[in-house]
Amino acid sequence: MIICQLTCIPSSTFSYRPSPRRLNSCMMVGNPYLAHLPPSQRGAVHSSSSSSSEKEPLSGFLPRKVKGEQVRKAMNHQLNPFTKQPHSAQYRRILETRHALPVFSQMDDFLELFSKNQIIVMVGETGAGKTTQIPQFVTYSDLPHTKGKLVACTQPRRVAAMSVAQRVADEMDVQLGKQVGYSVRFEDMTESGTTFLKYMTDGMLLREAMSDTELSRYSTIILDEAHERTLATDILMGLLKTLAKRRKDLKVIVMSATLDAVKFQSFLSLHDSAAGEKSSPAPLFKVPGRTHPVEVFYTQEPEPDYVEAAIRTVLMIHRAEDPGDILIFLTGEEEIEDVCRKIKTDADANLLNADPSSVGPLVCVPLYSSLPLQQQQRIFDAAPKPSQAGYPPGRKVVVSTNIAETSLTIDGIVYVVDPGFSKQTVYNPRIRVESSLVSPISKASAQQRAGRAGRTRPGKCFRLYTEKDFISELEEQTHPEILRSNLANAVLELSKLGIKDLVRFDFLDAPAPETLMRALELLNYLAALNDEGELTALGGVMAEFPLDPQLAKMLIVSPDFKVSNEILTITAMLSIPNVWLRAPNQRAAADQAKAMLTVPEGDHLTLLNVFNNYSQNKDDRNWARNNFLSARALAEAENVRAQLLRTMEKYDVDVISLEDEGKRNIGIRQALTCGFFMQVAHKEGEKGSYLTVKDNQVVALHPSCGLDTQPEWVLFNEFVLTKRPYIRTVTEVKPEWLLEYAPVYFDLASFSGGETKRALQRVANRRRGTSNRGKEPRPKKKLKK
DNA sequence: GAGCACTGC
Repeated sequence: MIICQLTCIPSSTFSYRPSPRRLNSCMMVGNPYLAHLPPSQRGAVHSSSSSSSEKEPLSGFLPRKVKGEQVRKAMNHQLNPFTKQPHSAQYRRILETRHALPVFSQMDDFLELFSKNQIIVMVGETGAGKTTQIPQFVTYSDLPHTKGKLVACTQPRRVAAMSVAQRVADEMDVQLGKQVGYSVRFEDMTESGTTFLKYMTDGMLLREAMSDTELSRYSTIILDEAHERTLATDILMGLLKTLAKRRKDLKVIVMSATLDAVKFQSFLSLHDSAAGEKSSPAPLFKVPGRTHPVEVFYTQEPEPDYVEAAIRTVLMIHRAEDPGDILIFLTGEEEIEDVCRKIKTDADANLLNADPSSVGPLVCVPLYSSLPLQQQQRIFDAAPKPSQAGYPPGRKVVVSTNIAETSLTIDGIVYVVDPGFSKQTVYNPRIRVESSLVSPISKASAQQRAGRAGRTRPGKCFRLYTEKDFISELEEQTHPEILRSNLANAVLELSKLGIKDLVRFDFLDAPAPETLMRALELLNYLAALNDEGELTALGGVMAEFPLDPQLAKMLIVSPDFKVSNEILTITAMLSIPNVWLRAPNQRAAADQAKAMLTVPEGDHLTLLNVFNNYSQNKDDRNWARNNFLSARALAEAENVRAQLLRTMEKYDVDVISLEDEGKRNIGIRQALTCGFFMQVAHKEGEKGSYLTVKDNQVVALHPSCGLDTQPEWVLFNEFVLTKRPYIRTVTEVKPEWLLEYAPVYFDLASFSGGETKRALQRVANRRRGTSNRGKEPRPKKKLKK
């Protein structure tokens, strides 16, 4: 029994207590939260007569010198200072609940710090209200609308940017998209000249920086959730540090949830230590969180099989613990579906059948990103009812990937089971391969998972590892993305941002030199950077596309082959998650449907065929489902395609097509070669094994590959390292094209010996005999759309 | 003969 092996470590880090200084007994009101506030604030909420008589709610406000007292008065004014309309009843109701937020009682301190400093680091645990309140405080002090500027607040995820913007619009009593808006990919909910508080994804702000490196539209920029260390936030932090030195009028706030604040503080020190100035860290503003305490348990011994241990723990909780839902963290789809099945069987067999009067029913819900949205929604269903009146209530068990750690919040979770693993991307710059590996999580991640148990009431977290391992084996923080990924895209973006010397760019964590070198090398081969590492005209246009450099290159050169209309579709299809559905009980039918859409010359052509068929069958709502395709992914491909088309039009990349199918397919494969010549494999021997060019990795065609033969030369979109190394999404190419379209990369002098080199040599020799026949330009034809 | 941790532009 696992319960005997657990050690109890009560956690005190999650509860919020107001500081004694702020407790004042003189005025009790109905709302118990108000007792936490200083009298000035409580007074402001309930007596509006003095301030309402003034006509102008913001009279006497000096930008960036505003005091808390003034803001509270304005918030309580009869008129909304930004719309000049009377505040609604809803506004007043929300305002009252805002007073309960820990951050609200620290408004005075925050505004003072904001007035005095250009850069602030802010730490607040979950539930402090920093994401909704701090940008509003900033707005009241900075008054961006009076100077035609904006306050921006970045988020790592679209949904967060959109939902927080809606909430803040409600809190400020304005219509979403007017004074308060958001900007995410495919959707700009702002109004030029009206919006002054904008929530946006970090990637979106980075894109804006590429066209305006001064970010001159913004008076204050807030980077929220900085502890997540997304690639975009990391790059922005480096940019803003430099920019703040040039733009003294720009204020920067970096907000983070965990205690890596010291790192941000010293990074964002404004003084120039190189100039001999004494460096002093950026000031820290700290807000306590407001979640419930979570008791943490560890196992006494390491668990040899975490999947089995997780199932055992869930059944133990179900038997022995009070009502409340359970959240288990596992690493992937297969594991999750497997565990769901096993829990269901065990629970039915051992618990319910044995004694339905002592143990309630149990329902198991899987959760991962590729699950159709409708099935994802099941995590919000209520727990099952007792099997009959008077019997114990049922319990819901959510079995989830990391998606429940940050992206999705499930209320009602009281128990968390944490085996301590997740799948993480690891980048190997030597062979330019990103792969997904099951790895131990970090302490920060473990804490985040535990916190998921304390959102609605005190909870418990069962860690399926020892406390000793937690302390000594787990890393403090998850390695930031910038240290784990292929940086080709980031390097192109930085070049576009005017960063010439990447090695000396001020990164919070500098990437491995080899990763940077690999990125520079790739961009140089693609002719996005010249031999001096400077951005070329082509590279400048490539950076404008929200695509990996290979895809951008292929798209931009595709008009030369008269197939840009098709390449546009293929690019969109390669930018979205897998479209093929293959439910375990319908594999045969799914494979059959796929075979109907397969083009034997290559998987890229199959993707094109899928999208074209989808477009032609738009009036049939069941088309995607009937063909075992993801309607969500196809709709996204349509969105991406439309966005790319707009960018093509903006930069005069013609959209053209060839009528003859045979010529068209050859043109498509040639254009593919121009982008992906570095991802080519050559067949070695007869057993269907391939060797990647230059990297010399032995790979096999992925079983999902639709080629009907095993061509000598193939180009692949993806190298996946699972049970074996596979290449996925594969199309046949001709070796002549490699020599013609990528002569630098396929310079035979740069090859070590081997069958690949000999094969290329034969082709080169053959070509030499015929190469004096020049290429004739073909007339351009514009597609009418 | 096998997947797809998760974001983002």
